[in-house]
Amino acid sequence: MPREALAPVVVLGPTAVGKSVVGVEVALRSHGEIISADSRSFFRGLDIATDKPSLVARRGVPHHLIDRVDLAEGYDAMSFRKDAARLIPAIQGRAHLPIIVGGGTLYLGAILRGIFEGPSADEGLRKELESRPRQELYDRLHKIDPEAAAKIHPNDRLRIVRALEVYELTGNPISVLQRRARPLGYSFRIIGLSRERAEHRRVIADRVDGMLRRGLIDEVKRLKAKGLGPGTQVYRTIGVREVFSYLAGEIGLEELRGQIIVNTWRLVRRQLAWFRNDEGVNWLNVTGRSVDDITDEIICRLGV
RNA sequence: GCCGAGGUAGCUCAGGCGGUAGAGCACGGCCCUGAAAAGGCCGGUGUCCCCAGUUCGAAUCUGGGCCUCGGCA
Repeated sequence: MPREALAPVVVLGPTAVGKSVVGVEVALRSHGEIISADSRSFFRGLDIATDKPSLVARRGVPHHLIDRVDLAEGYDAMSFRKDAARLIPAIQGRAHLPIIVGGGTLYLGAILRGIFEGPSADEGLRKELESRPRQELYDRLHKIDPEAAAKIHPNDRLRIVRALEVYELTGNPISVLQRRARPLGYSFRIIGLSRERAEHRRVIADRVDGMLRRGLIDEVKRLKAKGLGPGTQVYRTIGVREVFSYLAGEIGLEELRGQIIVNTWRLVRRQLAWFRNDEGVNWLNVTGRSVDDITDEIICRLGV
């Protein structure tokens, strides 16, 4: 098979647009293997909250990076990039097509836009920095890296802390390191799935109802029993925080459902805003179309 | 039926001793380089329940009506 035919495919799009199902179908028809780029499916034990495709739904197609790490562990964009850099040639080596499927913006960004070489998160340092007043942190950043300070809003504590962390650990301003970031060296063929808003909202409501029916609350209870709470990476997952608040008696069942739906929708909007900036995305409106129909068109566009 | 409270943004409500309104959330847009399903920034939203009166001017004052929620019957 010619190497060009195995150039990795990316299927991206907002949450609940149908990427997983379509990804499997495309893989079945093209000898593909899937690399998940879903920022929460990396974690073992978070199945319902992330709407992880079941083994049945995977239909025998290999799904890499799903359940990659334990709930209590961390995973980040650079880890993903390294995993992808290792998996893509391995899959191609089997004469299979690598298909990256997901909507994790920073994770996709790490391979499509690039990410700089630098230190990973240093919890101790972050804690220390976070205890300082915001203005002080911003002033310090302004002194050591005016370029980064100009880009980061004074209220964006997260990014200010990250920039200071990088400087503390490397002695280099983050803005200098960021300039060296490069995409992974493949000619990715990027398909973006989109859906009209009214339908998308209905799908999200159905999906949330399904999660609650399948035992979202119990799943989060198990997670809580393991001592995973605020401050952990998985806690920052839509559906987890809301159930914690429900279990604490702060909100009722109806409010729980409503909040998860609203927060999912806000995520969708942020994902769309991010992806809109990506050049080279081949957008496909899937509103009202069947999986087969969508897959036909993708296969046709890819010529695989 | 009587008494009380109230009807202001999609929702919850603030304000208003007369000069046509506001907060949070929702909603929309934007930013994003090792936390990203996270974090941050910006922006609309309106017969101020209806009708009449007073007034240069009423969402605000007065009267009537309608509706909602309590309490008493």
